[in-house]
Amino acid sequence: MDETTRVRLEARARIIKALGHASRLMMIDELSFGERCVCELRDLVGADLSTVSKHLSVLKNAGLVEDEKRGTQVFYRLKVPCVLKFFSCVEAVLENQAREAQRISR
Amino acid sequence: MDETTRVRLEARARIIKALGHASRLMMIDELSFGERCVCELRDLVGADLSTVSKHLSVLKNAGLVEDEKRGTQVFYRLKVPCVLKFFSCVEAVLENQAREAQRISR
DNA sequence: TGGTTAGTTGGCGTATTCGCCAAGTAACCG
DNA sequence: CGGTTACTTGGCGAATACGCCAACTAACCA
Repeated sequence: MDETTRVRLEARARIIKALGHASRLMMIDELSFGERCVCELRDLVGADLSTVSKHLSVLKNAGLVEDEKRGTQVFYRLKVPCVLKFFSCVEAVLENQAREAQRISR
Repeated sequence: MDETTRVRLEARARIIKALGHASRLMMIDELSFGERCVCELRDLVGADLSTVSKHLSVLKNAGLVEDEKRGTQVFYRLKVPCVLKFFSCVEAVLENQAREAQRISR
């Protein structure tokens, strides 16, 4: 694996890794309905505000969301709507697994 | 976040996490051209055979690939072709970032 | 100005991930 | 058989990721 390829793949991996956490998936899903402030997302996931803020910075660094400060609140919104397509494929994998589990149990 | 939702999101996250590594992305990409044995993938990524084997078991546990032993070799193949669609979106994110970097430097 | 709400950042303990080596299994070959 | 190739698994040290608390900044409000 040459250097250029490795760098490119690591850039890809960083983006995908940013999506690999239940709370962040939940936030992405919520943001697909429109922008939300950090405190709304905190209520949604039920974690400490600092935890939520750090999750959002992971998503932001990955280039998946963008933020805008308005008054005392910071609103986040989805920057790349296509991430939602990820989920349909992930669901397909899960359904596959469910089908197999069923087949084995029979 | 209720229990059922959390469990479902963690299942999603586990699958996505399996994709969040440069070597595993490289293998997935290679497998999109057809099945490969572990030693071919080892040559591709240039890591220890045991490392590659563990990466493959991560992908297998996530339900993304399946394996078949033939003689002394084990062949892996992509089980869910739609994972390739992930990459087009990831590329879109990267292009977005590149565009922004350019805009900032101007 | 002092207080309150919203958010970010630093730091710490814990948990998970990563990659190698070493040891084991499994199939083939002489 | 014994040897070799192909792979898996256990384990260990190093590096990351997580989640909370505490401390800080920023904007608004009385």
